[in-house]
Parts: sequence; C-alpha cells; structure tokens
Amino acid sequence: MEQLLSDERKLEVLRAIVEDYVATGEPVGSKVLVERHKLAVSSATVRNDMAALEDEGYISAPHTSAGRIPTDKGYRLFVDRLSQVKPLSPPERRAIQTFLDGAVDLEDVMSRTVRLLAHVTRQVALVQYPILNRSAVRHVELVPIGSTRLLLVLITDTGRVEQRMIELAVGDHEPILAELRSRLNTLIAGRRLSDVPSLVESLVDAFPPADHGVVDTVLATLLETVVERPEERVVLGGTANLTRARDEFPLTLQPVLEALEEQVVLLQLLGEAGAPDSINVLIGAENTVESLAGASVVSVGYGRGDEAFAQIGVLGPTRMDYPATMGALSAVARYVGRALSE
Amino acid sequence: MEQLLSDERKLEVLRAIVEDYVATGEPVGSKVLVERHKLAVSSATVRNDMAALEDEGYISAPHTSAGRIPTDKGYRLFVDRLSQVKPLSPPERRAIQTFLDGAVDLEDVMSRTVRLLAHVTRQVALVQYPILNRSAVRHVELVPIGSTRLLLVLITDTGRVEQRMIELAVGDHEPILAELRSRLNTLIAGRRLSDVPSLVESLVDAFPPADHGVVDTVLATLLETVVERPEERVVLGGTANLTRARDEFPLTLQPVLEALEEQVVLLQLLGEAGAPDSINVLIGAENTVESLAGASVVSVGYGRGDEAFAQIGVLGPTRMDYPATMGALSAVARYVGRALSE
DNA sequence: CACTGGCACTGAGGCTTGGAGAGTGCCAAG
DNA sequence: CTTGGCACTCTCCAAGCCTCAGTGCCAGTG
Repeated sequence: MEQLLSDERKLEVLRAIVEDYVATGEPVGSKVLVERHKLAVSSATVRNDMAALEDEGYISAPHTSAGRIPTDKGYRLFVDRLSQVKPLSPPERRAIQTFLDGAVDLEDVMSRTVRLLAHVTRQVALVQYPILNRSAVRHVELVPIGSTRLLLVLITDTGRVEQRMIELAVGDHEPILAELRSRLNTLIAGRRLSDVPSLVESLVDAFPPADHGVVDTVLATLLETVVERPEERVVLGGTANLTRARDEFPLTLQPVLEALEEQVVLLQLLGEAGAPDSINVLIGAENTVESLAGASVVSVGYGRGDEAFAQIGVLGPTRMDYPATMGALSAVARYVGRALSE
Repeated sequence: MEQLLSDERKLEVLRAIVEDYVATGEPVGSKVLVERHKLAVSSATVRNDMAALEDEGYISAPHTSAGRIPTDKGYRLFVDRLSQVKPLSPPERRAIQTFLDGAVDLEDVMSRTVRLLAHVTRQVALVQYPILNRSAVRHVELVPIGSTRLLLVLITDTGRVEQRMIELAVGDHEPILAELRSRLNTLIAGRRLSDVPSLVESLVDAFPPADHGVVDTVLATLLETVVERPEERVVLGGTANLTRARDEFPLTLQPVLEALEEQVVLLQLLGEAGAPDSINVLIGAENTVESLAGASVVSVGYGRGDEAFAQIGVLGPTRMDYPATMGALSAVARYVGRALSE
C-alpha cells in the first residue's frame, strides 16, 4: 500500500504547490512558495520537502531548474485530503436559481443548465438527461399515423418525452388501440420504467387472440427501445473554454474535441449516476478515455431527495480549481434537481 | 460597377491560384504556377497578370516576397464563374444512402446527417431541423398531467414532435379535452402550420362559454409557442475539424467556437431556406457574424420536390475546396430530403 | 504590342550565439 | 533537523546572420 506522508509540513507544501500552480499556471519554486504562503521555514527546507514529495510521486519537475508541478497523484491527494469544497456566494446562487426558473420544459432546463455550468465553471459542461430506467411513467400515448403506422409517445415524471415509430402488419386497429392505451396507462402510469417489463407481461392475455399481433408489436417496441435499450442523452457546452487553456492540452485539442463528439464517451466520463451530492472526480489518466488523459472530470448526481435522475459534470484541464469547480457543480446540481421536481 | 476582367488568361491564372492555394495552403508564386498548370507563357508574363489581379483586388500578397493568395473577392469570382460543382463518386453516394437509410426517427436522421456531413466534407457541419412553419400538422395530442396541467404534443409530417406544458386555471376538463382534441385534429391535420392561426380562429365558438377559458388557453399556447415563435433548431458537428485548419483562423478559434454555440448565429449563417438545390455560398466577411470573418459557409436547402424543409450547410476556412464541398453538400441534401419524405 | 529573360531588391524564417534568470542539489555549519 | 551559501543546469529570449522564394522593373525581341 501507499505509504502515507508522515510529515504534516510536507502536506502543507503540497497544498501550497497545487494552489499556486492552479492559480498561476507556472511551475512553482521553493522561494516564492515560502514568500507567498508565509511558511515558517526557509526555502532550503522546503526544497528538501519538495525532493521528498518528488520521490514519492506527488510532484514532478518539467526540467532541471524549473519549479515543480503536481502529478495526477498529487492532485488526487489534494482533492481527497487537502481541500474543502468552496461554496458559491449568495449572489451566484441567486443567479443560478433565477436562470433555471425561467425554463419552460425539460429540454429548456437541460440547455440552460449546460450553458450555466459552462459559464460559472469556465469549463466544458456535460449534462445528462434524466435516465429513463430511473424515471417513472407519467403517460403513454398511441397516435395513429396513416393506417399501418403508429407513434408511441412516452412521457416520464421527469419531463422526458420519447417517441418511436411502429409499423403494423395490418391496418384498422383504432378500437384496439384505445383499449390498449387505457389499459397500458392504468397499468404502468406512476410506475418506474424498470418495473414496466414485469407489469405488462400478461397484458396481452386480456385481448382476444386476433389482436395479439398488434398488442405484441406495440409492447415489444415499448420494451425494446424504451426500457431495454434506452437512449441516454448528454448535452455538451462551453467547448470554447477549451481554448483558454490550450497549453494544458498537449498541443492538440483535436482529439479532445473528437472524443467529446461521441455520446458513448460522454456517458463514460460521467460515470454511473450515484447519489445526489456525492461528488466524483476523475483526475488525468484516471478516466479511461485515452485521448483525454490530460483532462479531469468532475461529476455529481442531481435528482429529487436521495434519488438521482442522472449526472452533470464538467471537463477541464487537470490543472483545475477543484474546490471551486466542485462547489459550483454541486450547487447547480441541487438547483437542477429542484427545478425538475417542481 | 465592377469592371470585368477582360483577359481570358488572367481568369485562368486566378483559377490556378485558387486551386493551388486551396490544395497546398502556401501562397503561390509565379514560377510553380507556370509549371504546375502548364500555362503556355513564361513566369514573367504571369507576374504581370498577377500584378493586374492584385490591383483589381482579387489576390493579395501576405508580404513583399511571398506568393499571392486569393482575397474574398477572388474566391467569390472563382465560385461564381470559374468552378464547377464536383459531383460525388457513386460509392460515396451509396455510402450516404445506406447510412441515412438506417435512421429510425427524425432525431436520428438529423444526427446522422450532421455526422455524415462533417465526415465527407471534413468541416463543421450544420443541420437544421425542418422548419415548423413550412411543415404540415399530422396530429395534435392533449395529454392530461395531473389535474391542472396538460401536455400539448404536436406531430408534423416531417417527423418533428414538439411538446409544451400548459397550466390550466381549473381542473377536471377531461371531457372538454376529448372534444377539443378531436375537433382540433379534423380542423388542422394535414394543413400547414402557417395556416393554423386562421383555421382555429373561430374554433372557440363551437364550445359553450363556460369552457372558453380552457380552450383559449390551449389555443393560445398552440399559436404562440409553436406557430408564432417556433423554436428552430440547428445541430452542429465536426468541430474537431476546425483544429485541422488552425492557421486559417487568425490565432484564436475561441471566438469561432463561441459563435457556434449560439443557435441564433447558426440560423443566421444558414440563411433563409431557399429552394432545394440552390446552393448558397458566403465567403469570408460576407457573413454578418464578425468573429467568423475568416470563415466561409456553404448551405443548401433540403426537402421534398420543390419544397424546402430547411437548410443544411458546412462552415470552414475561407480557403476551402468549394467545388467539392458544394458537391458533397447537395448530394447529402438530396438524400436527406428523400429520407424525410419516405 | 505582348511577351520574355535577367537582375537587383525585399522580407520571412531558420539557425546560431550569448547572456540573463530561475531554481535546484548539495554541503558544511548552527 | 534546519539553514545559508554556492556552483550548476536549463529554459527562455533577443540579436545577428544567412538563405531563399518571389517579386517588380527594365530592356530586349518576334
């Protein structure tokens, strides 16, 4: 296992290095460290500590005779043990609140959130739509389109509206549909989507055998495309913020932009939705996306009460103000959760 | 007015300069021009022509002893008079076709199109959802949510599904809703959204005065948020392609990325939807977005027959292969239009 | 009169060189 | 264990120099 740093002062030095480096972007040397953080020791002592920290892998020097910069491991220790989440100021909170209150529907909430996050964190923002499997059904609607087509519309309690086109083999099923619609709604309205499969299992038996074809097709579509393979969506914003920290991303932000265009990657970065308010931090190479090794992702769940709807997060250079980002993120998450619970 | 270039050869030189510069990215000099384009004259003669072209504003030299590069005006002349749209190869067409055929709904078509466009043009792709005002109503649905809320769902013939939440002052309106739904549908199904206002004008009179409140609210929402101020959407993709041509965008692509995050800007860039197949090119400063003065936008309408649903386009550096881009774009537009007409 | 070869001129970009400055590692002393 | 001191090592400019592509101009030619 990892040997813990025995010396209290060395931790203090590490914290100072991280804070200074995040603030200035310059490798930080022993001298300025002593001055800026009024450490009660001389620079030579700090140098010794720094040498030790380097041996243990928490910091590294870009080259001889430059200051030190934190390694991923150094940031990790900083985030885990040396920092406190920095809360937003009341005016900031109020701004968030009023901005989100203006939203008219889910899509609007999501797009406002992503702009908001990008703005307050000055980083790339990721916002995931409420996960279908965790939402409850509010209403199912079957809309006939032409004679052999049907639009299945599913509305969840989090405001998501999903639609699928269904092709039917036979036409003229108006009456069955009305019956199916009403039965389906009494059966699953208010229930979680993940419970739907077992709930509708025996529904087909309530219909005369002649109608089983239609009923089966509809149910199959419902289960397959909405419950089993639901399409989870992540919206992205603030990519312009990547350019601000160009030096961070080794020369090319092309791979970064490419990675961010893949929904799969975004979902992977946000991770499994955990409990609201439990903040998740992936530092540098800790995320599994190769081209994003120089980036960190901070994410947190949002939802109602203890129940997480999904995740929001931001992506930025490893050299990031973690305490501030974490504070902003969890504040936004709280308001989004509230906005969607109404 | 602009004096036309009298000399045929000068036009030939301009075309050669544009083609070479687009291909290599280097300012092109008189010598390589003669070699690569087997002009039947000497480099000195070409130099004279180039001097004339420079006087007339079609080309310019970055500095004294460099070759020439086309100006916006030069590109304009090239696009208008010196180039021919370069059609895609049959395999490419087939690839597009099969890729789009796999789409399951409108959203899928749009997102596939944007990826496709970004890929074949190797540029930033813009794809606009079918404009509501030009679409026809397929179905309107009113879904009660709780006792005083209502979800209005509108489905168009182009596959768009729009929803709005409606708050009602009073509860218990199930019967009115059924009546309203059915009347609304017989009235406007199959009609263009732009005709809806006049069609529903007197609908309220068909209801007893006691119900006017509810009916008015619903109709007002329908008109206001879907017909009068419809939310036009543009999806964006391939921003990673911006980095490939970093030198093109004067130092910072930050303002470019910022501009591209604004829906309003995107709509402005795509312009008014014209007839399908009439290609629109904005070169450099011709587009009205200041921070995109170094970029060109090529756009074209897609639709069914003569009727344009909306626009698709690409954005790239002014130094762009216009003939190829135009070819790819109009091919994609044709297939998208077809895919949505089914 | 349009074209051509020749030539002097110009500015960008690459290369080298030479400090200046920052920061370290190590050591001997407190 | 801490500290001041000092030699050492690198990076980062800035200046100077050279090369070279490409021009503009001019006088000559069919």
